[in-house]
Amino acid sequence: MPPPSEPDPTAVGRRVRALREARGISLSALARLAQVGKATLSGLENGTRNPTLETLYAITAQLGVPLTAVLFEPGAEPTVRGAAVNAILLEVFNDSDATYELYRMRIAPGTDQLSPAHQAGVTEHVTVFAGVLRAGPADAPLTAAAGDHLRWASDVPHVYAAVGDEEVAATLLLRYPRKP
Amino acid sequence: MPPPSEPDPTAVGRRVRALREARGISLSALARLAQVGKATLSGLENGTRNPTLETLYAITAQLGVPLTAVLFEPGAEPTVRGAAVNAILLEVFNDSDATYELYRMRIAPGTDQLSPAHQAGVTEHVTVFAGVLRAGPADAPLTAAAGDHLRWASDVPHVYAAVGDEEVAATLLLRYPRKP
DNA sequence: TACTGCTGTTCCGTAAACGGAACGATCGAG
DNA sequence: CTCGATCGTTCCGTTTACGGAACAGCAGTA
Repeated sequence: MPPPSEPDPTAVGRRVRALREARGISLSALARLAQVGKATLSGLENGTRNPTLETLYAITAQLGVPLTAVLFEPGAEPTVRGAAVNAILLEVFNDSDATYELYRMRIAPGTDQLSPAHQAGVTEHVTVFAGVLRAGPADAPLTAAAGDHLRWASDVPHVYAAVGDEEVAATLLLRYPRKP
Repeated sequence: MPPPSEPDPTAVGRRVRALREARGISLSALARLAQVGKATLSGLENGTRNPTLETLYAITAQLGVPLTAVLFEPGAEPTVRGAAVNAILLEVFNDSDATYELYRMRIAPGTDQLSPAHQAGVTEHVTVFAGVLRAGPADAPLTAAAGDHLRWASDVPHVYAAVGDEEVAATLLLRYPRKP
C-alpha cells in the first residue's frame, strides 16, 4: 500500500485555530482549559512546533472534537492513497496464526498502480463489487468483473488497474501469516 | 459535546507492534526504514514515550496504514461519545460569517445526556431521521419525531434523550457565528 | 569454542517541546 | 490620559523525546 496522506503541521495548526475561533474563546483561555502553556498552543497554531500526541489530544478534547478533526481535512476519511488506488482501512483482525487487514478500495480508471513486494507468505484477496479490475503479480495480472474474487501471493511486485472507464469498487483483504 | 475517546499511549504502542510483527519485520528494520532511532521505536511500542506527531507519522507511513489505525481501535470511527449520545463529525464549513459543524448522531434509549452551555450566539439544529427525540434547553426541552427539525440557542445547558425504546438517528448542525 | 550477525533494550548527549514569566499591543472603564 | 485586564507573541529555564552507541541475548557457522 502507498503512503497515507500527510498531516501537514501547518494545516493542523490552522484547523486548531479555526476550531478555537469558531468557539469564540481566546488562545489564552484554551491553553488554560487544556492545561498547556500558552507558548505551546501559540507555536502549535502557527506551525512552529511539532506537537506531542499528548498535548494535541489535550487541546482537541477541550475543543470537543476527535483528534482526526485536526489531523486531516474534516470529512476526509482516513485514506491510504496512491495514483490510482484509494483505500480505507476498515478492520484489523489479530488471529492466532495470522493478521488480516480489511480495506475498502476504489480504483480510478485510466491509470495503473504498482505496489512493491510484501513479505513472503503474504496473500491478497480482492472481491470486486463494481467495474472490471485487472490486478495481481506485475508479470501475470488477473482480470475480475463485479462479483468475482481474486487472490495472489504478494511477495512480488503487483499492480492494480481499472479496465474500461468505470471506477472499480472492491474490498481488499491482506493476510499476514504469523512468523513461527 | 463530550470529550472524544482517548488514545491510550500504551494501546498505541501495542497496535504499532502488532502491525509491525504482522509484516514480519524487526524493530531494528522498521526504525531504519522510518528513519527514527531504535530507542524511539522501542519506547513507543512499550508505551514509555509520548511520541511526536512527526515520528508517529513516519512510522505509520512505513507500515502503510493511516495514523488513525494506531490512534484508535481499528474500525472504530472517530467518535465523540457521551453517556447516551454517540456522534461523529462529518464536515466543517468555514463560512465568512459563521462556522458550521455537521455531526451524525445516534442516541441510545433509556438515558439522558446533559451538555454544558456554549458561547453566546451558538445555535444547534437537529433533524431527526428515526425515533423520537427530546432535546433542547434543559429547562424547556422540545420533542421531535422522524422528519422533524429542532433548533435552539445553545448558550444554556441543554439535554438530549430518546423518547420510548427506539434508538434515535439524527443529524446535528452546530453553528458558531463569527466574532465581529 | 569463538565469531558473526542479528534481535530488542538501555544508556547518554543533544535537540526541541514543554510551562511559566515577561513583553508590547489593544481594549474598556474611570 | 491612566489604569487594569486581556490579547497573542517571545524569551527562557526545565523537561523530555530524539538518534547513536553500547549492551546482553540468541541463532547459525566454522
